[in-house]
Amino acid sequence: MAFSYCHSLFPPLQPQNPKPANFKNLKLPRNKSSLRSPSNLIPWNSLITKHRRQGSIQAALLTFFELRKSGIPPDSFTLSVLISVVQELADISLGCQVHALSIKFGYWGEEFVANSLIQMYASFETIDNALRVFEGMSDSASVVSWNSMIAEFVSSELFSGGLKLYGDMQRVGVEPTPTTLSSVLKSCANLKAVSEGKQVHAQVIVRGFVPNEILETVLVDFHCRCGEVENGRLVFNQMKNRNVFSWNSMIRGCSQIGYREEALMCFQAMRRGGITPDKFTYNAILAAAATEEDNHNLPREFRLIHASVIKAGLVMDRFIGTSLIAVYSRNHCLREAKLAFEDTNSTDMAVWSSMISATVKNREGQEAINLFVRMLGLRIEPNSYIFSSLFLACSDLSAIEVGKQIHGYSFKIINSLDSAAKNSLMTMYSNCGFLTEAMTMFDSISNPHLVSFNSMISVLAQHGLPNEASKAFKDMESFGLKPDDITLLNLLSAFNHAGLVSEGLELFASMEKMHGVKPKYQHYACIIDMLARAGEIDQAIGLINQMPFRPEPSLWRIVLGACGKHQNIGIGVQVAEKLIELEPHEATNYVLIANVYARLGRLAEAENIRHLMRDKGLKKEEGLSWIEIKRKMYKFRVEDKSHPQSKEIYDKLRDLMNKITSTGYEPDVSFTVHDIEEERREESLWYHAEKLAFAFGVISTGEGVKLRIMKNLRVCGDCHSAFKHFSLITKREILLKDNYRFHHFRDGACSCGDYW
DNA sequence: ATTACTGCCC
Repeated sequence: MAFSYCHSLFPPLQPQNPKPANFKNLKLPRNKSSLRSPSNLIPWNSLITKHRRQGSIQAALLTFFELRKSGIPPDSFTLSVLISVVQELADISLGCQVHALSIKFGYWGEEFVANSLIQMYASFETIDNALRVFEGMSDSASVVSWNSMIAEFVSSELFSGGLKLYGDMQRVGVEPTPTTLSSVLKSCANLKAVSEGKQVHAQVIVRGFVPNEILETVLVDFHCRCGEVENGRLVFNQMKNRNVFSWNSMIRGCSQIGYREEALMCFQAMRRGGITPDKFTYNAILAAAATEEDNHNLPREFRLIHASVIKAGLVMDRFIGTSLIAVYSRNHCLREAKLAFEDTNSTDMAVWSSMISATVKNREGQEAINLFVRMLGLRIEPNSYIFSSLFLACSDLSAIEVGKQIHGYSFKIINSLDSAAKNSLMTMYSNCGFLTEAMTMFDSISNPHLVSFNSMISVLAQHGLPNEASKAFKDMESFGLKPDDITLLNLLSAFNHAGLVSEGLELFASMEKMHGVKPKYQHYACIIDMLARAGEIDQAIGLINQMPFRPEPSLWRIVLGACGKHQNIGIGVQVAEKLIELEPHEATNYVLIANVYARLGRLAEAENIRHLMRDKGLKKEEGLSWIEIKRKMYKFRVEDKSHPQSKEIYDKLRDLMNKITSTGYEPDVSFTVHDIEEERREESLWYHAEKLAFAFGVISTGEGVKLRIMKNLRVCGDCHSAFKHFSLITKREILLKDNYRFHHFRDGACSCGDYW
């Protein structure tokens, strides 16, 4: 708005030789009749001031130009008003010119002129200039100058600089005002400088500055932000008058540390007290809701609050919008989050960023990419945070081609991605089977943090590289970083995947002593998985019974799976009974026990279990495989014939199967479905989804090209064996990602060493 | 005849 004002003020510039606006080439209007020409300065100053007070910035400036033409030199009164006029125009080059005028007429160190200049430069967000003026003031600096300067440090988030300035102010003997102390307290709150802030609190009392609504509000905020809500509450309770600011601070304070009920009670008390909540209030109260994690039944009161937000006409507010998105998203209500998002109708990057991140967290990667495309269509510039979310979306979708495209695009938009985005890229490349690229990405992080190392160790664990994971762990320690629970979990999982039982047990036993991390449920689950898969089923069950957590059914399922692998029917049946009692409607439990029987050749019993399952109307999760060819993802089911090239795919697959049969592949019928006739059993193995995906990959790419295949369930033993042979006869590397780990097939062998 | 400093959201 200020700029359009400038345009009406200044004559059009010469098109060939545009010059910046300045005082010299101004053409003034001719109707001077309205402007008298007083011969002494005071009436001029009064007139300029009057115009400014009335909001007539243009008239104020014009009057000043008239004064210059009259030849009367301006004084400090003129200049201080003029500076505040220019400040409102928000034109930095005009600002520099009035600064120059102040120097020219010798008033640059005068208190009022300098104060105005500091204020002006502060409003232009050029703190260096403000500081230069301030430093030039020497003795003329008043408490207003100090306050302006300290406030400017605080609003530039240079909190310790603000505190330092306050110290200087005390040293030169300038007495603080309530304004000073509120800025100082804000610094303390941000720096979590508890004892300094408390000293200031004492000053507030000693100097008799209370009651003062602003100062008390800052005090509430200070105590809450330093984690001492009770102290904040104390200040709040002693306040004579509470306005919307003070209530907001109190509600915010409660919600920030998860006092959800307290926050709600404040909210209600506030409304009872006749104070209308504003957008800050709603935001604070929604933040309280957002802190609740995994609350599948979003409390009714928050739907009511959303209703109030709509009624108050605040749905378009970007802060409210992001809060609503966060609340719904965390509670797995993505549909509602999307509605709140559409209600904002916003082009604000942060709003889009929250929505994209919400979709990714709810595992709707494709939707995240759709949103991104829509966002680009609106010419909203993505930031590093959005890119990070998108990389995770691609990781989740295993969509490497799209991921690379977005990675490439990010170079065009952003100079360098932050380390969070690089961590996401690492995960993406790894998850899509590009281990080398993931490691390169790690190396490109100039100052890797804990999260970067954690991601790297997790990547190495998933790819079955325990030695490399241990090395990364040691590198991390030599970087001076202390491992957290995630680091240790990832390292345990590296040992688990590789079957390094004694290393795993050793690390598990030393977690608390060596690294000060108490094993959590996940650590126990990892070790139990490791023991069970290694055949130490009794030991695994022993640990389940003695761990300080209640085992989830999924833990028993791990044991049951291991019983199948190690053909332990005795424990298998016991565990299956327990599981079916706990979760009578979970199909996997029936499938697992049926597999235990099948592996032992007890096909009739296996069949009975499957019938039982079918009678209950339960269906096992369908096995699916994906392969990405030329930026398109192709999905296959078992015996899938939906692909247009289906005939070619089946021909190729039959050809491949016949070839590997002659190189020593033997079908393992224990992996077949058991309700089909004996003679069809072998053949049904041929058309498992991952084999179809592989055959499609072979006919769709050139010779020797590495193929990457994804699967939603764990790879079956027969496919694992077939893929080893495939890698040999097609001379291709094959990467198969199942829901547990990566298998790199090459020259007839798999990276997992057949241990998975 | 003059300037101006403070509180609550992603």
